[in-house]
Amino acid sequence: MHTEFSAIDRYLEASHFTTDPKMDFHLDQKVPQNKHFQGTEDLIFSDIVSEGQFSCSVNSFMDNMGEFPPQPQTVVPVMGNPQEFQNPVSPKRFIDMDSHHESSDQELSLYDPNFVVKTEKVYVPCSMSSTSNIPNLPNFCSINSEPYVQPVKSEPYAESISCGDQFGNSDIGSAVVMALKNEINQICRILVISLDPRSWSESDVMKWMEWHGNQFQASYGVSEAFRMTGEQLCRLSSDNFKRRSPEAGANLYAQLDVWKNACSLPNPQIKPVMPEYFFPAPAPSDSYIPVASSPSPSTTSDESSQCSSPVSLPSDEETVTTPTYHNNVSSGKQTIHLWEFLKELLLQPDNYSGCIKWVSRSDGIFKIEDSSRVARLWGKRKNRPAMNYDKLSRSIRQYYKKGIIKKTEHSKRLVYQFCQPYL
DNA sequence: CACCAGGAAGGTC
DNA sequence: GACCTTCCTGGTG
Repeated sequence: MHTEFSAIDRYLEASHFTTDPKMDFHLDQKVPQNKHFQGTEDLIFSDIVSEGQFSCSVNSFMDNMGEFPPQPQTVVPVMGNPQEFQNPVSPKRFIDMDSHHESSDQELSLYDPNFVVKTEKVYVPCSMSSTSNIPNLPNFCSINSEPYVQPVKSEPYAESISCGDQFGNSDIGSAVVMALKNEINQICRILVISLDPRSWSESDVMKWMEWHGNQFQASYGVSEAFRMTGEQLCRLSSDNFKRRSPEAGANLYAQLDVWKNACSLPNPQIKPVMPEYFFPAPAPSDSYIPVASSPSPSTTSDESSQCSSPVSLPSDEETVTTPTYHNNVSSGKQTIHLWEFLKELLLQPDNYSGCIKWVSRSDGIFKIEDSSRVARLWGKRKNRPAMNYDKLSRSIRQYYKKGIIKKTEHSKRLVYQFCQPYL
């Protein structure tokens, strides 16, 4: 510990931290699931602290410091009294809400466990309560693009990139796919596990199980029934999951499936223009392979005239179907999932707020205002002229057990909610 | 009547 | 096999 302290001292000195024993605090409270903060006005330390959520000990923070590279960088204890962390020399080296406010109007999501703080063009996922009880997880994060204490296995640390620099405006759908993969990448980095569940060790599997237990506030926790390697886990059938955990097996199986699919997700085409507010999460620089977009055929639409069309957005309801999806890169076939399609519509309020809109963007709650029109649009996209809301809603209900979409806590007609990590 | 929940079978990729 | 699509029964307000 003494040898580590010398590194810590250098580190703290470089970062203008203090070793003031007042830093030795411990918070262990809970914050409501899916708590979100919109903009700087909501993101106040006192709120965060009072809301809890964070379980952080500066002792553990300092324990990890010795493993950091010796060069100066900014380290942010996950939470505490901001005054005690006040940096007299360079206050902006801490979580800088003003900087965030200036650089982005996108929301900060503080939900468990992917609290993402953006400073300038750097996103910082912080460890949260759900990870604090997982061994070897760092209880701090750094505001730069350096690796965590334990770099993610088999996965290069994704550089933080301004999403607004990457996507063409016709690639909203691929952006959604990328955002999903980003979320999973972030969780993997936080859990310090590989993106590919097949390469997980037994302890990796346990971390993932534990994360899901926290994420869904489920009572099942980490079941001994799933004590196995990732490869073995991936070989389990849905029935086997259910047998091992009748209450959570189906959900875990579906979530694992999401993980497995994320590994094989293709790289959306990278083009400039896409506004940042489409992306609540950082874009990984790893493993994405650019592919060419494939425009859908342009046909007339009885509803196209209803749509005002910003230059960068589809001019009618047929062209909303143009983002690049290649679930199979080699074959180049296009597919789109219903939830992705719904997000596309939601991301274009100028065009589609009349038929679908956010009730609470931060919570992922949306309302279908015109069910028949949404169904018609979906039918056009999938070339299913007989599509109606009855069928579309059946497809939505298929998402319940997959943990992609759910009904809101107080079920309301035509109101649904995206689950994590699909927000 | 519109919406909701979920089983079952079938189609497409 | 995943992801719907289609059809269905039954329920709610």
